[in-house]
Amino acid sequence: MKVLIVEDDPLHRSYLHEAVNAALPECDTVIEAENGTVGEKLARDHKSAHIVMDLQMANRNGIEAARTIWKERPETRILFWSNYSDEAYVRGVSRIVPDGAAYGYVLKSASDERLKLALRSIFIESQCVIDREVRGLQQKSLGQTNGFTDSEYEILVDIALGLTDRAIAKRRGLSLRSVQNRLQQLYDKLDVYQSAGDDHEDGRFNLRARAITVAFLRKLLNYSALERAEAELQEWLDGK
Amino acid sequence: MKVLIVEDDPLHRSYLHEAVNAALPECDTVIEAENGTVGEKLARDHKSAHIVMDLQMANRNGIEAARTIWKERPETRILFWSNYSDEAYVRGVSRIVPDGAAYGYVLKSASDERLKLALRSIFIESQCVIDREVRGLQQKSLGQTNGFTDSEYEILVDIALGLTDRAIAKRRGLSLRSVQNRLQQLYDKLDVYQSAGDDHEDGRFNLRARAITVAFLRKLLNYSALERAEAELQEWLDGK
DNA sequence: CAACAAGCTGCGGGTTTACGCAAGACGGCG
DNA sequence: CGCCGTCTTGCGTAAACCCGCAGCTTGTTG
Repeated sequence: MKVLIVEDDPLHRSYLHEAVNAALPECDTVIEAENGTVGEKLARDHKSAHIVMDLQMANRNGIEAARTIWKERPETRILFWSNYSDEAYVRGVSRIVPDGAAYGYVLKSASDERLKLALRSIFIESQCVIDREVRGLQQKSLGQTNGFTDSEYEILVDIALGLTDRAIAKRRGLSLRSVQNRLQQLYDKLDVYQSAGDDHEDGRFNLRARAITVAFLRKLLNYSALERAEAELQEWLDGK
Repeated sequence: MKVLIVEDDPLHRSYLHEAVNAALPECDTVIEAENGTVGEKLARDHKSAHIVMDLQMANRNGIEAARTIWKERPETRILFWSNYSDEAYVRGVSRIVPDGAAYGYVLKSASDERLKLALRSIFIESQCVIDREVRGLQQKSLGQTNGFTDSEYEILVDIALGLTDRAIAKRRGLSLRSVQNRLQQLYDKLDVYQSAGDDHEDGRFNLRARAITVAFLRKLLNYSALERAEAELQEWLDGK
């Protein structure tokens, strides 16, 4: 059995290497990649079936890399090992995981023990292992309670990219008014009014900009999500 | 000599510990803190004069911690050790460093050798050591070329917070029109038009929102900068 | 099938933005 | 002092945004 490690940080990389050796005696080869681009290449060359991947990497982030890898070989098992459990990451991951694929999401703050367990469960038993904390987010975001619909999330991304209402309408195939309806929904859920209204005439916020910031502070958006969205936008613009 | 290490990640923490021991034989005690809050407390209790500090920490980020520490004892020597060289961080740091204080900014990607050199230079020789890459940003941001004025940065933060033009005017003691002038300057420098104009009528952007995103993508803003700005805003709001 | 909730759409109007134009204010500099 | 560049401010306008109201299309449920 071969395992591919994709991780930015040299310290974390060697830690992972050790952890893999300890948890998986049946693993005879461990390969390392120091960023997403190299990771993709090595995965392709070695036809890797077992990958441990960091999410936040400078060169090419984990989600991008995982997407292309899964596109080529959907049965690949990937364990995401991340510092954060931002909703933006969780959403990003669950959007790209192929049907029935075994994968995992473990936080870097987890114990050695938990990491090893996750490694065995995913790579040997083909089970999904999602960190408790991450799991919580997932439920909330899929169940409607306090969570954001896909369409709400979509429009959030669109205004974050800086599109006008009209542009959004065109892009999503909606009328102007519908876009604005969704915006109102979004503002509602993000509680943009509350902080705005409390202080009569002056204290008002620019709802659109405020929504973006609140989303950031709540980790609904983060850098990598923006980056991906921006890339998609450019693609769309080029395709007329 | 005593050294205090403030760092989130256990792996990095122990790496730092070793590096300090190796670089500074004259150091007899090393203390560790795993987040900003604890860091502040330990610094106070031990009257630490030598600190190595991570910038990005979940609980209370390095800039906040450094600020309160420096407020209490401005002659404290702090070496910032960070993964990133976002302009937002660089700006944040240089805003809080007291006159004449010895400090340093080294990237985590730097070699062992460079880290050790920096430790000695700052703690023993009282010299400032700024990573080359960071230095570049600093020059650019202070010199006018391609960089952002303080007033431009200020207004960037304000719209990022979601303030209306009117609110900004009140907060900064300017007229409405002046605020809008600065906004135009900002839009100019951020190149918000270019990407907007290329594609006739539809492709236009919402300048305000677009500016925020572009600033994010260019690392002029990041989470921690937003967080700080938001805290300041709340303070201002409370002070009516 | 009737009833009802949820989402899309057009209309209309009040507010905020973006920005050209032009008149002061302030600070160097020859 | 007079000239010039930078910064501020007011006025005015076209566009974009926020949103209440009301008519339509769906899908769901009793």
